[in-house]
Amino acid sequence: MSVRFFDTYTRQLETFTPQDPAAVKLYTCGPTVYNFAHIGNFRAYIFEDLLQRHLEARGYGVLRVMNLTDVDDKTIRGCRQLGVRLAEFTKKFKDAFFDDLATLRIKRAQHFPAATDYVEQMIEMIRVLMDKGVAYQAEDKSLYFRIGKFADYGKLAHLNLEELRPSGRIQSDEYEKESIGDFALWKAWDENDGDVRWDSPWGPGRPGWHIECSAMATALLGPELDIHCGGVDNIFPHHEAEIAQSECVTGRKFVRTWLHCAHLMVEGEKMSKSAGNFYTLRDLIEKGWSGREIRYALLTVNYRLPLNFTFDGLAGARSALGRIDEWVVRLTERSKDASTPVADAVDFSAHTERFFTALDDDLNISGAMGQLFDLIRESNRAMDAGKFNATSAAMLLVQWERINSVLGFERDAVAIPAEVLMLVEQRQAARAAKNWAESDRLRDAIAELGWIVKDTKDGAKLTAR
RNA sequence: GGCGGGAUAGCCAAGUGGGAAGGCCGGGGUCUGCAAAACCUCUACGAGCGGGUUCGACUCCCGCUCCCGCCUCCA
Repeated sequence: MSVRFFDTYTRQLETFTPQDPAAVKLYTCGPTVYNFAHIGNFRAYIFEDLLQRHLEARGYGVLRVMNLTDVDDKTIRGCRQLGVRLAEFTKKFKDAFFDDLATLRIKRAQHFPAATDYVEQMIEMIRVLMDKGVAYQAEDKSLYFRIGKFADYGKLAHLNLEELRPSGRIQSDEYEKESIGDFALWKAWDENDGDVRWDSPWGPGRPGWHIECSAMATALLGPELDIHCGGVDNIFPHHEAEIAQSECVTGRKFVRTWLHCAHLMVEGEKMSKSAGNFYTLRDLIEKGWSGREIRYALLTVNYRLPLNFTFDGLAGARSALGRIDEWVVRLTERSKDASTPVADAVDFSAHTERFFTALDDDLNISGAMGQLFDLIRESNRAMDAGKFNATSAAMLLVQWERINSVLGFERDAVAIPAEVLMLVEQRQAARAAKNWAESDRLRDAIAELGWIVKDTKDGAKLTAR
């Protein structure tokens, strides 16, 4: 069974063949740390998390790098407005970003290089580009990449550069460049940059955005990456520029497979601050949604399709997760129940295999989730029918762990307070005595402590509200 | 204007040239002191519109409508 991905460069499904299956080189464009990341950003990071987890489930070792852009126009503007040093300003948002990753159960990359720690490597790459004549210094002292020197420029985005329609935002301020499409490698210092500056052979300044990723990717992963991901908006010009810079320096193919995820919409509209539908992860947590509910909502739509993020969808995520939770609890109990028949072991491993086979097909998460819910319904049915013994349940739990290693949907472990347990015990006694009034009073008291008690065939069960 | 993606039930959404997955919501049932939960079960004679190819089209082809994205530093 082979894994296939839709490669942005070829626009085709391609069989995945990494250079070294034990160390798949995965580079994912990370955040610019000038603000709290929003759910659109996290859609991309969750897609990349699914990618990493599925590759690992399929036996690959993944070496992942996610960069942090901690110097650019926005971070400089932000720190200048607050009158603090750049590093101090970005530290806050770096920390917040890592907290958010944990909230969403996104696995950590092996490396989170910050741009400001790799300026030396960027300067070195630029020097090579200057030596080769593919970069030049313009009148404004900034250095630019000469796109006319790189024949493949535009091939990732499938753009015909001759036919580009000039858009409004590139008209002014760019007259120093030889060609309108040339992009900045090094931005000469000006007074708006304050004390944010590095020395270079070409004068003080700071690196351009694109060269960051080229430098950090090649420094940490070598000249040739197996997979490079990002949002679709990064295809052009960012990733196009990365290819041009990297390949001109190394002479090697930069990336074997390009994967890009589509944007998300909110309630059917483009997310924007002006439309009032702009949410950071923190905004949603404040509204009472959990990290795993948000994870579910962002994960369960194929990464290449626009995702319509809605509060109905979040509610649906909550219900679906609750159903999975109940199933896991039921399986766990059944696995410990020695009284179940031994003869009728039921094997659901075919469902599990289909779950992974679906993901092999360009991370078809919808198909995979369909398999999971088929598995849940059919095993519930088997348990209802009394056909499902402890051994079968234990086997199925092992399969669930495999599935969940990719999904990351397990319930948070919550400790039940002793006070609640005590009330539940009192209530059990009241119920045994058929003292329903007292039983109902205790149920209310438990509810006030934040727990819902449910009387099932197997006794009282508690759920955090 | 160029390039690309899309339209499947109230909402989200998959696969497939021949019986339209799955989830949420909703209806019914089982269980139950009550409640809640859970579980089971039902819910698209039809796939944006119009043609065509075919024994057969949601799927392939053509045209149309609408939506979304990118076209020079946004995940």
